[in-house]
Formats: sequence, C-alpha cells, structure tokens
Amino acid sequence: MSEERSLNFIEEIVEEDLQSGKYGGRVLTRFPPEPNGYLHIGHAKSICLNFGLAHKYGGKTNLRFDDTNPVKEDVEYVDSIKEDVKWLGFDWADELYASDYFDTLYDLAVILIKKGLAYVDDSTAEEIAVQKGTPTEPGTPNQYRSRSVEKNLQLFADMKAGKYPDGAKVLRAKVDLASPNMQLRDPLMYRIKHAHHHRTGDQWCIYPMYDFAHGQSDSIEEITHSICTLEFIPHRPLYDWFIEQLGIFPSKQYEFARLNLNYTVMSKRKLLQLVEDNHVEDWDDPRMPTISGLRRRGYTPASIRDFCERIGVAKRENMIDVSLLEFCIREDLNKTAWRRMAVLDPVKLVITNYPIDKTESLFSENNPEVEGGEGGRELPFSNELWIERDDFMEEPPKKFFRLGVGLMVRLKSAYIIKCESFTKDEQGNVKEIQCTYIPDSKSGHDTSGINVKGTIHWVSVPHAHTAEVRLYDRLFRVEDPSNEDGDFKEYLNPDSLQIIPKAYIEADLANAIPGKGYQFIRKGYFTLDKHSTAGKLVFNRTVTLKDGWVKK
RNA sequence: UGCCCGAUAGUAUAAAGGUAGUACGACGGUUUUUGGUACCGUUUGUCUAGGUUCGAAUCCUGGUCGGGCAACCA
Repeated sequence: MSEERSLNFIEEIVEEDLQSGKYGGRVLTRFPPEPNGYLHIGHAKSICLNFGLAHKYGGKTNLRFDDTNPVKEDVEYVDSIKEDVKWLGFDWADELYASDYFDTLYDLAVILIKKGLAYVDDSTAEEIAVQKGTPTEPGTPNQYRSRSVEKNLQLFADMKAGKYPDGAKVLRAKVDLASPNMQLRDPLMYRIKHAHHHRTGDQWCIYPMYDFAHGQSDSIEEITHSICTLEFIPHRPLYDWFIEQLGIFPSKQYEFARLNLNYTVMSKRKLLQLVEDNHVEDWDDPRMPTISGLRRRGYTPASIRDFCERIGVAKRENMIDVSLLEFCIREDLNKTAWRRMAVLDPVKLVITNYPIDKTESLFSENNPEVEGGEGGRELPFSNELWIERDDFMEEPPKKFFRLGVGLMVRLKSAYIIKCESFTKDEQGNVKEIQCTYIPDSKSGHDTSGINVKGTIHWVSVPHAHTAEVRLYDRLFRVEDPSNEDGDFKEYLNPDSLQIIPKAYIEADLANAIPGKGYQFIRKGYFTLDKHSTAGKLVFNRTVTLKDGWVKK
C-alpha cells in the first residue's frame, strides 16, 4: 500500500522528537485509566492512540492504573480494563500501578518540603477554597504557608503515621497563589484518607492527588509522550513545575480532544447511573458505549480500531455521528459474517403445487463476499415456509419488489414463486399466503427464463428452529443528552430494546459459535448473546443492514 | 468578567504562505439470487473585520462563538 495518511499533530511531535534525538529515539507511552469503572469507546480512542503511536514508531506502551483514590476504585474494574485492552488487540509492556510508587512519591514530597516548596496546611477544604480566590481575584496566603521546613517535615510524617483524622491536614505545593492559572494556586499534593486500598490495603492513610502522582509516575517510568485529554491543559504548567523542581525525568504532556458520540453519554459517572438505576442490564448491556457492551453487541476489535483510526486526532471538540461506527462494523462483518436465514416477524406461506410430504435439500453458500463462498450448508425446503410479514402487501405500491397477489419473487437459494392468494384471520390480519412455484427455476439450475426483481429469505416450517432475538436502537432520543435541560436520563429512548421472543431460524444457526458474527440475510448482523444456551438461543442484533429502500 | 484551548461541507479530518482534498452521511445511477455488497456520479465548506504578502484556511491584530479552569476526583 502506498496510501499515505497524513500525520495527526501528535505523530508530528513524535517524529520531530525522533529526528532531534530528544529521547535517544525512544518512544514510550502509557494508557493510564483509573480503575473506577468500565472502559468505553472514548477510552478506545486513547488506547488506539497510545498503543498505535508506540507501535508505529517502534516503541512500547505501559498499562498503568491511576489508583490514587481508594474509595472509588476496585479490582473488579482492574480486571475488566485488562480484559478490554487485550480484547482490543493490544499488548502492554508493563502492568503498573501508581500505588506501586507510593513510597517513592512520599520521598519526592519530602524533597519538595526540604526545598521549601511544599507545606502542611491545617485549613478546611472550605477555607482553602476561599483562600484560593477566584479567576479574577488572586488568592491569599494563610498562616500555615510560612511554616518552617522542620515543622512541615514533622507534620507530614505525622500525617503518614496516622496521627490525624481525614481532612485535618493536607500537603500543598508552594507555587503561586496569585497565578492566573487556578491550578498553580498552591495545589494539594496529599490528603488524609483512612481508607482501604485495593492493592496497598491499610498500609497508607495519606494518598497523593492526581497532580502529584500522574506526572511523577510518568517520570518514574520514563514515559516520553504522556497523552491525555483537553481538560488537563491547565494542569500542564504544574506537571512541568513538579518535574523541574524535582529534577526528574522530563516526560512531556500532550492533549487531544476526547471522543463524543451522539445519542449516548460518555462519562463514567453517567454510565454508572444507568447501571445503578437499572436503565440497562449492566455495564456490558449491548446498548452501552462500553467496550464490553460493544463486544456483547457483536462489534469486533478490528471495527473499533478502524473507527478510532477514521475519527482522527485533533484538539477541537467534536461530536462523532454513530453512523460512522455503524459503517465500520458493517464494513468488517460484510467480509467475515456467514449468511444465514432467519424470519423475525413470521407469516406462513404455502406452495400449493409443491408435494405436501416432500423435503428437498438446497445448497446455499456461507459468504458471497469471498471467492468460493467459504463453503455453505444445506437448507431443507418444503411446501410450507415462514417468510417476513412485511414481504407481503395486500395492495403493493408501484415499486414493491416483493409479494402481493400476482407478483413473483425468488426465494433465496430456492425457487421463483408467484403469489396467487391469501387468507386472513378474524382480526383481519394476513394469516397465510398461497403461492405456486416454478419447478424449473431452481437456484443454480434456472432454465425458466423468468427474471424477478426481488429475492426474499425464508425458513421451512417443519424444519425451523426458534430463538429469542433482541433488537437494539440508540439509547437516547436526542443527540447530546448531557446538553439538554434537566436530567439526562429523561432523554432515554424507551424503545432502545425490542425483544422478539420467538423468531424462526434456519437449523444451522443452532450451531452458532459464540463471539462470531452472522448476517441474517436482509435483516442485519447478529451474534449470540452471552446468556444464550443450547435450550434457548438468544441473538443480539449488532447493526441493521444499510437500507436503501425508502418506502413510498 | 482573569487565564487557557479551539473554530475548514451535515459530521469528522487533511492542506506546514501557492489547485481547499479525503472519509462517513445525503441524493442519483450501474451491477446484483440480500432494496445488502461493489462500482460510478452529484451535493454542500475555510466564524468575522482588518492587516502583512505577488499570493492567506495557514502569519499578525481586534471581535464573535464554543469549550476548559476556582474537587481533600481523575
């Protein structure tokens, strides 16, 4: 392939650094999730960026858990994050934890205290907030700011030793209370939390804040390019300040715009609410934008990587249309999914001139997109078939290429039939459609000379298996639920899940393989749900087929 | 109203002072035993006002609009 994609701005930076020999030709990135929730498609963008960059330039990527807030974090999340990153197809160099550096971080804090650049503050959170001033007014120093190095050293050691209750004291960096950048107004470095940590247990009762953990962790690992999202831009001067004062490895932070997808929400907090309030089944509900939800829905790792490649990387806020995600999964599945027939909304069709007790076996290929079709399977055919209710109309409009009295269609991989009549039940619903078939129109051996415009799918009544089929639609009714008035949950789409308890499926689908995508011909792509069993098959619709037929 | 970031078709994303291009979407057509796929075509864009320049999406200045920052969250 000579196709050359232009570089995104971060790749440009990396190439410049590589050329100038800034890090000796080394590229080391990191993916640093906090283990307080499940990964979502937005994280996938970051994962693809970080791992992709390292891969492209012969570097490596660490997986680092930013676990500095024990009250929000859990091993359940650690495990799911590792599973999701692996599933996406990436291998990390080292699995690391900010909590691994608690000792080192403590020592670094002591260094700053000794340099007179950090102090213990006894103020309450409220007092500190007031003293920080506002964006338009500078902050004011308090009495604690001028404590002696010795006193600070002692107090900080006492904090660590557990002599104070939560909130009694904090360690702050002495930077600039008048800075126009609020992040520099003596930011907190450590707070007291007598809380159990999922890795360090009860060893610590003081925990470093993000600003005194993230950059230092980057530096300890000698990360070359620390990539994060836009909201951390104001933190960058502080990131650099700590590194400079400490004289440690100069990792550099770069920021890109996070992914926003329309008709969903992307914050862990909101996703957690949906789970806790039972608006969805769990974090891996197929309607969720989580990696695990997309996986259960039938998305493939390749399709998500392709999506992340296509959306690009820049610094401006964006709102990506879900239709692009859908395009990516269709593109992948079209080439790989085996075709099968399933009737979701059945109506019976009887072929009046086909022998009642006859069963015929018809061949149908697995995948027309591949040379040779990747083999195929035998389809039993009889005089009674299930077809899709909307493939018949009592009064078909002009360009309706399906059934209606007098109209002809081909039954996929079988015969051409002609609709002769139909019957209704007491409620006036079509109950049965009567057709005749053209014996010499058999698929592959058609000598009838008849050309029909439409082909429909079908399942033989006596040979049909059944399955529950779940159809999903967008989770929200509006493009940007977070930006609407009131609570975002008011904008949930009440029809985001439609369950079809009994669909008729061709026999071979009883052997469907978990994790594999199937195309139900003319209906979309489907995959087995995790709750599917041999006794009760359950299929999730991953995505519909693109529908070029607009009614009327 | 302090500081910071940003603004290119409907949505994203290129063009590093020199032809505004690509993808998705939409629309139309050809092919088709999936109204799918494939292929072809059409459509719509540089926030604004100045300035620098032979030449500006790009550089400069002002404005407008969007976003971020004052958590013992990350």
